[in-house]
Amino acid sequence: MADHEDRVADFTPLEAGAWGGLLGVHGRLMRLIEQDLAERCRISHVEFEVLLRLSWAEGRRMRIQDLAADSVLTRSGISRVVERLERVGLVIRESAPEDRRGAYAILTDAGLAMLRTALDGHVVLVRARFLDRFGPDELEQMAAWWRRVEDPDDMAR
Amino acid sequence: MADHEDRVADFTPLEAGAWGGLLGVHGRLMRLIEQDLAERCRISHVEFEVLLRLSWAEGRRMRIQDLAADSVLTRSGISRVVERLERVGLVIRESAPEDRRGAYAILTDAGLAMLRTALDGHVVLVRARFLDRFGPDELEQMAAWWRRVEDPDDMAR
DNA sequence: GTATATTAGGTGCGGGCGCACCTATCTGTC
DNA sequence: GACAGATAGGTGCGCCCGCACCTAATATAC
Repeated sequence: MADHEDRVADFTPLEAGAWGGLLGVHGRLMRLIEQDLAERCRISHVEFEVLLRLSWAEGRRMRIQDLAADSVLTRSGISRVVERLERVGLVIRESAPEDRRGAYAILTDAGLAMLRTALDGHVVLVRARFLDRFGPDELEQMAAWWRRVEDPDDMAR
Repeated sequence: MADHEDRVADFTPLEAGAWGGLLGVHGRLMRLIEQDLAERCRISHVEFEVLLRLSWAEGRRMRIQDLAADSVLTRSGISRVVERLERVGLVIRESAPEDRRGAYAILTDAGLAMLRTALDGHVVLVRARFLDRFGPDELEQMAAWWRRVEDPDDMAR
């Protein structure tokens, strides 16, 4: 005996639905996204994200450390991503004049063109598989929830 | 010239808040979770998940393919996870009598004990960093949203 | 000034995992 | 029965990335 009642502490069904659902949705979407970007553009999602953030930046350039902050990768990971992107001509590296330890990653015209192609299909995919399932009010609600998670002080509802 | 207006097609701010927030929250939480499980139990999150699902299963055993389905890993990945868990005595492998191609991964008593330790702290962490920021009604709403994403036919609100 | 601590970026090493492929087995057709 | 195709699980190869560490440069203390 002592075979049943071997249960372990666990999430409640409510918690499991919310947390497990997040994990599941993220996993499935990321798999689709990686596959899509690889097929259409031969780049990974982290590479895509670096290109995108460079396109947003003033002068289409960012310091490596700033790319690493708020990325899923560490500085060493970003360093290698930039190296790969440079090898195929989508970005170039330039030493920073104001701090000669540092370096900029700069989006090339080829990189911008590639990003446009990548982003077009990417937006279609993410909308079809995720965003279009929600109304504007719901998207706003969701964004507010994420902000609540990010900011520990924002516990007030 | 032709320097500005080099913008690319992109998500709306509303969409970026919802989709980017999901990516950010997932990334940050996963980093914390991986770190926590590694420090306290020397296991990764995928290893933890395999132990957890085995503990749920009838007879604390599952086929490798069933573990792979609804996992973030492929069959080969699961195969290696089970190999690692077997090497440290948390699971054992057993050939399936009803289909001699197949194999079961079976949670050992040591595996169950480890899972209890891992899960206790894990639940505390996920609640503190995520679940406790929402009320029961909100958790229910969130779970419903994830179901809506998973099921393409469930587009009706 | 010099000495020390900190920081930016890069790299050798090791581990994890997907892809393609292998073997063994099961299933279906004849 | 024989045989083709599908399926379960495992594995060699290659890629990716975190960790620890390195070098060069900057910031701080004295």
